[in-house]
Amino acid sequence: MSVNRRTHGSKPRHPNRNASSRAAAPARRSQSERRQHTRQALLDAALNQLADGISFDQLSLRRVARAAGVVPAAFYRHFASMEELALVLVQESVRTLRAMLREAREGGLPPERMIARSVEILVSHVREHRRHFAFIADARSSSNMVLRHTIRNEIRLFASELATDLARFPVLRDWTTADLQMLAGLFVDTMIVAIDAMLESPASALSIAGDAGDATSEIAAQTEKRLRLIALAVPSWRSQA
Amino acid sequence: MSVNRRTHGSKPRHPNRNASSRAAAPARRSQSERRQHTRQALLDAALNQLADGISFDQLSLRRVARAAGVVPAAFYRHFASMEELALVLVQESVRTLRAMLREAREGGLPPERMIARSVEILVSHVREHRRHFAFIADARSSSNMVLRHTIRNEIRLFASELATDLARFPVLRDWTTADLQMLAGLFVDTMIVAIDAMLESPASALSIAGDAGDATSEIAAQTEKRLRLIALAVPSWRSQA
DNA sequence: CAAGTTAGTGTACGACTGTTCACTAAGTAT
DNA sequence: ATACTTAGTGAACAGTCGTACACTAACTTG
Repeated sequence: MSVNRRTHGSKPRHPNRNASSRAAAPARRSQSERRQHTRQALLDAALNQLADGISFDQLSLRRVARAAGVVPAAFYRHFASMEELALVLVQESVRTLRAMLREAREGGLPPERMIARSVEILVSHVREHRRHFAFIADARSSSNMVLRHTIRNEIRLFASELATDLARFPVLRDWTTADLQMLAGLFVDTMIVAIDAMLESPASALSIAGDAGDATSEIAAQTEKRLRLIALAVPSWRSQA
Repeated sequence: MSVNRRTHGSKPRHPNRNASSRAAAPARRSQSERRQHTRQALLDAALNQLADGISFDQLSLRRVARAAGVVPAAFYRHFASMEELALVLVQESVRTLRAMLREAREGGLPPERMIARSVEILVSHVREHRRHFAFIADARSSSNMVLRHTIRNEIRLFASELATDLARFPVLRDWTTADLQMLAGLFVDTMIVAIDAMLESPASALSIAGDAGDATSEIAAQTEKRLRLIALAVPSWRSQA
């Protein structure tokens, strides 16, 4: 029924080499190199858009393709859907999260400097991997259920890991597992609130070594207070029911 | 330049009287009654869609109009944009929030039953005004900046109100204002986490008076624990820097 | 070198969006 | 009864979206 379309004249074949987010010209590359290059360009493009305040919900396949300097149809050579791309980003971002936990765990162990140190680590990680945190924060309330549940689950897992770390502290030796989970959950949620707040101020690039005026250090101070308050309650906790 | 369009034959003028969310047939009403009726239908339609898991970002003007049983253009007779409609919903929802705070404040005053009571009030309010809370939760991370900042500001205000309430407690008599704000903020954010969690389980209508199995009561228990832990820290808090 | 595979292209489609416009029926005021 | 006002209509617009398709240049394999 359908006629032959595209009788195909003699227009230039590859006219658009003006993509903004691609790196240097690809030149001649092996096919698999070429493949991985655009794949990464798509992931990067998505991550950058996300960091620029565009939520995942309004981030369309076409936008990503455009930002990666590629035609929409080419997207499908790498991902079946935006959801699939997002799930890759989840793994990538979760790795950042775990690295943060590891750094906090392995650092020196002054007993009460611990909280201040943790907040410092949080702040520096958000600063250095802003795109990952922005993605996580955004994906938490995405309208894509698979994505949302996946990320929430990863956060639950993260809290669980923290709980087992906490179990090693002498003060927490005989807490029940449920109570430890509760404590870890409270810590994690408090930090998520902090992350959200930090991401709210767009640039954050104007901190001059010190912590003057900067909105981020304000948030850091507030968060440290909160965590210190919570920690203060630990010795007097009785499980009760 | 533009020709006269719509030569206008003789088709039936008002053919679609099959809207689902409109109440009984409007019949003959005064013009202002009619106006307010559809206005409310638009607000209700939006609120219902929101409660059905459609985020504000994907909630289009056309969807709202359709659900309200009205043609898209009619929307503009009542709101200049979806943002304007949303801001009306903010006010409406904030009223629910204040009512909740009032109820918690005015209730009887057993000194340590207070937290349990507050959580009860929270749960019952979320159950009874689910749509408002769903809207607030959603609007907090909307991509519309005006809406997002408005709602975040209202929440900050809410926390501030709670702080002045807390100031009346003898234990908190000589806390600094900043510390009170910190404490109130921690309480409020903990409750927001609880609200998010409650809204995650879709129905919640199947609670059988008691608190068996129900996901909501699980969340309530967890939240109560968190708040109790925080409260426990209060007596030993020293401001420090 | 020849044949095969494949990453990326260009075009088209149907669906949905916000916004505009001329219009009309019905309620209101004179 | 007349003229005025207005809530709601229906059609059209320009734009974006996801997806499908035939195609080709370039790399890879034999």
